Amino acid sequence: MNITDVAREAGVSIATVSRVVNNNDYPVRPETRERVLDAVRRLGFRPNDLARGLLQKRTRTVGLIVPDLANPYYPEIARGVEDAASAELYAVVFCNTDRRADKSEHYVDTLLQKRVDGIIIAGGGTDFTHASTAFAEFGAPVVFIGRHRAGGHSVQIDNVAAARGATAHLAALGHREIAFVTGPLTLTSVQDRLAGYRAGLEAAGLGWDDRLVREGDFGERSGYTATQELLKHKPTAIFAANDLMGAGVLDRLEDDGVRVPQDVSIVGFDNTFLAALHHISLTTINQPRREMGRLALELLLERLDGRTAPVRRLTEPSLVVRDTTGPPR
Amino acid sequence: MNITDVAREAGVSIATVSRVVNNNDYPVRPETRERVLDAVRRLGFRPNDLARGLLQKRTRTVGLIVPDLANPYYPEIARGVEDAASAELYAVVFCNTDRRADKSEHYVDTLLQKRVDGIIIAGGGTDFTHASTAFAEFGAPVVFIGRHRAGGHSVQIDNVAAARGATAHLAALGHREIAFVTGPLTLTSVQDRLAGYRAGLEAAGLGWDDRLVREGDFGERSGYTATQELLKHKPTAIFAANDLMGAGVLDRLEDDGVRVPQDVSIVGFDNTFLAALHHISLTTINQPRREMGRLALELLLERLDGRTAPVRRLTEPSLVVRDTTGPPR
DNA sequence: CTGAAAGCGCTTACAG
DNA sequence: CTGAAAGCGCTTACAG
Repeated sequence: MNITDVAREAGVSIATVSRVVNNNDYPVRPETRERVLDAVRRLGFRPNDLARGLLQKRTRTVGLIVPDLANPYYPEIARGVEDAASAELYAVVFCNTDRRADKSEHYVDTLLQKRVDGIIIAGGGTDFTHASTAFAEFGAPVVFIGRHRAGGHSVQIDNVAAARGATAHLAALGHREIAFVTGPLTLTSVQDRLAGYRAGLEAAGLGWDDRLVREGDFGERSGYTATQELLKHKPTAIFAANDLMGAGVLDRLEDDGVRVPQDVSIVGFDNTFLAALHHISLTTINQPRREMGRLALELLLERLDGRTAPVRRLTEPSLVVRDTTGPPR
Repeated sequence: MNITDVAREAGVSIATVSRVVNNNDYPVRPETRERVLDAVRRLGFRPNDLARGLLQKRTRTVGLIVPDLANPYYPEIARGVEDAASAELYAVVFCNTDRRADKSEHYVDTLLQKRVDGIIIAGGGTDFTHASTAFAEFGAPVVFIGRHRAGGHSVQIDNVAAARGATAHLAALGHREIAFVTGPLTLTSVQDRLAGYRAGLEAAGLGWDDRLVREGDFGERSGYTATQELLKHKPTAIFAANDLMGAGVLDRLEDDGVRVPQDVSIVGFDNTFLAALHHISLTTINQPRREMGRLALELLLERLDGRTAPVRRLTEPSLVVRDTTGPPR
């Protein structure tokens, strides 16, 4: 069942069917249009997007590459991308790399062969210069979320401002011994958060203390173990570079009988699902992830036709105060 | 840059290029093959899947429709589908319906126009007979996850056995007043869980007590409010039809100073991310969601060519005992 | 082993 | 306002 069948059924040429189905401003006599629409309905005709894409050189499809959709950080981003895409009549193909180079390359190949109109790459940790070059050759734009890469478009929050804000919040409550559990220091976003933490300390007239900084790996367990060591140096507040580690910090404190926030305050980062759980109720930094996904998709579509200089869009972080922060004793 | 360019570069016909690129067992002289592969590399040629799909009548793409990827139940399913798909060189287009009929229809249209080879629909609550018929017309299979629908392929856990097992676990610990917070009773999976709960009570020689059963909506809040009422009837254990409500139950008990599991035990359902959090550490029923996604994709691919009777695949639930269950006082 | 040619299902100048 | 025809980039009988 194709356009030829519809044309025969309606007694017109396939050109006319095409014009009616595409519903552009091309002039078609009202009666003819009706006849075609009737045939379309009777036959349940749906134009083949493959044929269309072949001709028009665009597929109304974009790729979304994430490290791992099962990580609670990514689903909101995916939703944002997908929401915006479907509003623009685009479809989204998604891919999980598990941060493995071989998988990334496999997906880049797949997406390229499918001639997606562009791709969005969320999350850091893997090298995507390969992808950027390959897509550039095809004239398809690439937008990164949560990382900035020289020469690429990107959407991310202002990590420096966010971490500065979290630190300032704690300082304003009266804390002077503020510890920080970082994420993997190879990530630019983590480096930025560390810089923001440092800036926050300075702004509050507090000194930097190496012993109060521990590198984590974004896993709950690493927040737990980092806290074990940090407790030796008696911080009154612990800032974790993501919520999951924040939950680990909370765990360790409760296991030790340290009350939160009376004895020690905690601030997380991301405002994922888990921070909002009544049981954890973690004060945290909100990253508008759905918004970021949406922005990335829009940025992508704007770049579809036209080589433009790299655009870097910063979104606004905001502090969400819940039950894990209060003044020190 | 297309197959013609490669053919010119290698000094052969496009037919030969096609044969080499597709690397099937069609005989090509080794030197010729080399010459073509060189040209492919030099030019960075990637065959256009649109043209291929148009000819071969298959796109190596499947659709995945979920209510809401941001709901922690779905990402694992999505990963399972995607993992299996990429292993089979398939791509996955994903769609969120928010359980809205208009969105569902929009996606069904989109996927049909893209000529996906089949679709997987996860989650209940919306009517998809429309989709089933439309896809049937195109000869594309549909597989449901987590719901059984007369006439469709499906993958789900044995909800009856799962709920029976949870109830048996509590009864074995010595509980005799076991309450149940259901999900929306319109869902067949919830009806099955209720049946399993009833069967579990009977098997343990316990009677049914209407006052110990409350309908929830799968939200954390509804677990909280249901518990408020249930407490009047002094249950020693509360079984919730999903983890999120289980967390709500836990909340309410803690707010009332009821100790878990010393005073009241709790069992959740799904074994989502949140049940594993150290803080919640909820005894729950594991649904092998990633496995279910994988199974669904495989079931789909097996049905690609060939109308077969509906296949219903049941996966094995398992009890994950954590810290919210123990003997009654 | 290799190539010329038809054709997948559309869109879009071009002609009328 | 309508249609005939070319062409998007491939695969695949068919012929040699």
